[in-house]
Amino acid sequence: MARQKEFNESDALEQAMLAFWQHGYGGTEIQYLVETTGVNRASLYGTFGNKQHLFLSALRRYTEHCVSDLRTALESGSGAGDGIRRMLQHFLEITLNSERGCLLYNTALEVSAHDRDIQRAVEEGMGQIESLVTQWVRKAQAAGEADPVVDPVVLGRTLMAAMQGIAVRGSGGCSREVLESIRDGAMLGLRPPRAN
Amino acid sequence: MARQKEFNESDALEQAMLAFWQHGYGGTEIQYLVETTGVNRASLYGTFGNKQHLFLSALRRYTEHCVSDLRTALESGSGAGDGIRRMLQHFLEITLNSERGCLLYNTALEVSAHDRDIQRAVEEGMGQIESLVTQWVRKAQAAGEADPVVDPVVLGRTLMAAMQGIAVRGSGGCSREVLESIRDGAMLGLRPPRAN
DNA sequence: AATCAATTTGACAGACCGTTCAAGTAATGA
DNA sequence: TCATTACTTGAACGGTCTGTCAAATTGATT
Repeated sequence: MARQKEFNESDALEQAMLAFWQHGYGGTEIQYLVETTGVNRASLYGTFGNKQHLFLSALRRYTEHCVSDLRTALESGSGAGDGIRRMLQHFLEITLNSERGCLLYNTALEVSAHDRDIQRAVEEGMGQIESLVTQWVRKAQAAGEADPVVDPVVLGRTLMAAMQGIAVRGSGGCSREVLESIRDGAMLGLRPPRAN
Repeated sequence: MARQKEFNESDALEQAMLAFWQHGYGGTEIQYLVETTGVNRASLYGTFGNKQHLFLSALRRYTEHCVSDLRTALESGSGAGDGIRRMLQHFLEITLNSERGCLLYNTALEVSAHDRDIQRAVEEGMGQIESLVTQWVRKAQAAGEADPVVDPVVLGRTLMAAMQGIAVRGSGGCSREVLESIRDGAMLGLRPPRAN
């Protein structure tokens, strides 16, 4: 064997992920990544390939975090329905406080249309979130907290649309009230047709 | 007076709008605008200022088209509820066929976070769409086609979230079925709690 | 016809960005 | 101890992008 890396590859990827999250793909310069990761330019290339490759790795890392965060929020509720509400609330707060929305959604609109590889990674991430949310919709249906007649996948995708709406409107710089409306509307959409 | 312009300012703006719509703000090079509009570089700058300024004009032009298109779709329905469904369907088809979604939503996620002026224009456009959609929600409520108890603004924003979800998922490269789910989920969310 | 003002034109400046390279350095195994 | 191998470093390259400029062109007005 030979000399070993002086930097932690995982830590560097984490920093890169945060950078892409904050500034987007096109808006993140390699020089900025060099500075925030503390890893030299050529080492970055040697380890992660090129910018697109590094971004793909960062996007996958983000997806892990995202799914994990959403699951934590879902599990924090007193029931499945409450968990879903908390997930929306969590996403709302993230959007308002960080002003950087969701890397998956940002990427979908920024680069997905012009890069097939990235598009695939985005769709893969979306699928993971969809599975998670749909799982909780089924729980809510079983608990009588969501319309049991409707296809849970439809409800799951609609909840995701609410989060995407929160991300888009939030990036547009709207008020908290707008985002809360979307949250409330999504929860209303879940409810059984005869309850309430 | 002196020499007059050889190009139609409005036509050039229209072409620029299409270019930005297709390739995004960062992805649209001035050189490309020169080629598609047929207007020389310096004339472009002389007429529209700089890239950001031209983009703002294009974005406002887009907003006009967008609001007009959505209103046409809304009015094409047999009733307010049907109109809303047609609007969602129209947006869904645009997304699937053109693969360029909505310039307002794209812009919100691509540049709004890093440019206050553009952010303002985006929020302005969003507000216009919101007013239009909310207006139709009120009609649907009056016609018994939407839950009359819920704040129409909440329902309007939720419908917009559905369109934003369609745009985001669509850009991610999902199947038609996913988008139809979002459409259906949004229509379900409208319905009165005791109907159906 | 001569004058004047605005537009058009092609070229260019200045900056930036992703990527590569050659030279130096350090850790491993013989 | 020495050779090997991989990592680090800083500089530099090629390309591209936005924005500008001076000269040429054009058409309305005097």
